Amino acid sequence: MNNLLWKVEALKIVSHPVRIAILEELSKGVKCVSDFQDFLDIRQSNVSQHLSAMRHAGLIDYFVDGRLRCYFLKSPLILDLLDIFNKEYQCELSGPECCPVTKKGKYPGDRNK
Amino acid sequence: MNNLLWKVEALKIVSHPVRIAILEELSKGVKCVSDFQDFLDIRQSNVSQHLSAMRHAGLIDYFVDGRLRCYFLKSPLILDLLDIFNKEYQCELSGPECCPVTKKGKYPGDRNK
DNA sequence: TTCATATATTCAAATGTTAGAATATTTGAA
DNA sequence: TTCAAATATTCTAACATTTGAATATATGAA
Repeated sequence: MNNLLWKVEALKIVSHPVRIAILEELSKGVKCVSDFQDFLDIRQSNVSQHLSAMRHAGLIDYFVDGRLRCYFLKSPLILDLLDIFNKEYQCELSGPECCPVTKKGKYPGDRNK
Repeated sequence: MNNLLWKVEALKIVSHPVRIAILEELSKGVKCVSDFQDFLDIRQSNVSQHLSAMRHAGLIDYFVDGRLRCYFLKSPLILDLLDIFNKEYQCELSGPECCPVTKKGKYPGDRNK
């Protein structure tokens, strides 16, 4: 659960507006498939496809309740990802100091961007 | 810089093992292109392609120093993402309570997974 | 038992991503 | 001025993702 490739895979799955919306909803509580259709403007089969992909990636899971499938968040990684989506990023990182040392050597030349 | 789609785009770009490796290195300091080739087993043109993609997404930038391009991290979002990659995720999230309420109603039926 | 509801699966077309090969550009040094 | 080093760009084949359409499955109710 902690190797790099697993996380890359998780990120890739999450990198989709619809799936972010689904996960955001799930972070508020359990939802069944048709609940999502209320606020996602996509077909039912597509909702299922997205849910299925995220479930196979281990990000979410469901339990069966009557004819409903009640989905819930499973991976704690998702909460940290959603934090990023809810965070305000104001400014850029400060650039490097003048004349940084790279493997190739130190370059005192002009720092002309 | 804070809308959903921009972040989705950033995530998508980052969801690649090589790019994660590049960003991880950049988080330690400025690097020029050939520095990356020392630990990435891919061709030079491909390194450039990855760097270019991340630069166009606003994640990194460079300054010119002689014939080198010294790359550095630009988006603070990357630091938070790298934190996720360096964090240990042990257990799964606790499942939902019994009989959750979804839009469709409350289902007291068996919770058979 | 049939039926409708809730959801999943399969298929295929459209579209996007990846990485190698070849080539171009830029710059400092000789 | 040429040359080599450092890096970027373009093109393209292979591959992956996305979504709609159609269809399948499972379950509770009548």
